[in-house]
Amino acid sequence: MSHAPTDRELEILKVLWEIHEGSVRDVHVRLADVSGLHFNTIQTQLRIMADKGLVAQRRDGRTLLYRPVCTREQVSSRFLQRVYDGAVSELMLNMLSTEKLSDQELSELETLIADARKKKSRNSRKVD
Amino acid sequence: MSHAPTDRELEILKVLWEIHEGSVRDVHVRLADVSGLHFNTIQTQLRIMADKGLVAQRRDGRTLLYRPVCTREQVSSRFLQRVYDGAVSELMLNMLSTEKLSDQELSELETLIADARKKKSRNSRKVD
DNA sequence: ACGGTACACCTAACTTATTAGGTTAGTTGA
DNA sequence: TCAACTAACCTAATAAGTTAGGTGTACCGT
Repeated sequence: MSHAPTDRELEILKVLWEIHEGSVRDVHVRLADVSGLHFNTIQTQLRIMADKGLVAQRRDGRTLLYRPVCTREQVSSRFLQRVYDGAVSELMLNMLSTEKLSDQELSELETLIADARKKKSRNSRKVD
Repeated sequence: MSHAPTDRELEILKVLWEIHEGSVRDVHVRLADVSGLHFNTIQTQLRIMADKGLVAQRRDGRTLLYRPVCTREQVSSRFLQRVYDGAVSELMLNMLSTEKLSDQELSELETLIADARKKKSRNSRKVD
């Protein structure tokens, strides 16, 4: 996917990330209450997104099923690159100062990083 | 700024974040080599961005100086909200698995979080 | 069989983003 | 003073995003 998803496309992608695969209807019911968008609007969007390669299309009888090709990781990676030139710690620093994080959330983050370090050292031992 | 910056606007904002304040020329010279954009293109963009409230305008003699109103923190916060519904640890998890981080970077992150926790416990002692 | 429903497909209106040409008017150095 | 430069301002063409109406057809319940 050379194209970055637009705001609306992201909304649709989020649904697909959640349900993994679904019809236009599936996406629409999950979006209609919040967005009030017409069924056909979602349908057109999904077609365009398929053209762009953001989602993949598959037939199941008469209806088309869509699944995400563009992942949340890719979107995040692109964001990190575009806004921070790839500097994770810069992003983290901003998150820590901007978002209100509880002690619990902070220690959760610490655990995540500690785990990542452990995994990394295990791998490097294997590689070296 | 109710509007989210577009890709091109972000490029311009990045320059302004770096130089804090600058004329159209200042932005243009820093973007021309990479993007090949015309001077007037940047000028028009900055005018539009001023209309949107993404940047502020100030006169210095004959030339207009622009400075960012929309911050990198705000852009990041919006991203976190839009893509992760505000879940920092989810974002972090993806960053840790997607981005190639050195041991040094990982321990840097740990330090950042440890500092944030210390600062937080100091504050809560004051508040309570 | 047939009327209602649900879907794909086609089309287009409308909006916003992106880009840069042309015009005018201060500013400056020769 | 005047030619070259530089800037703002005006304008518009093109591209991309967003939205939904219409049409045709398969499917399903009665």
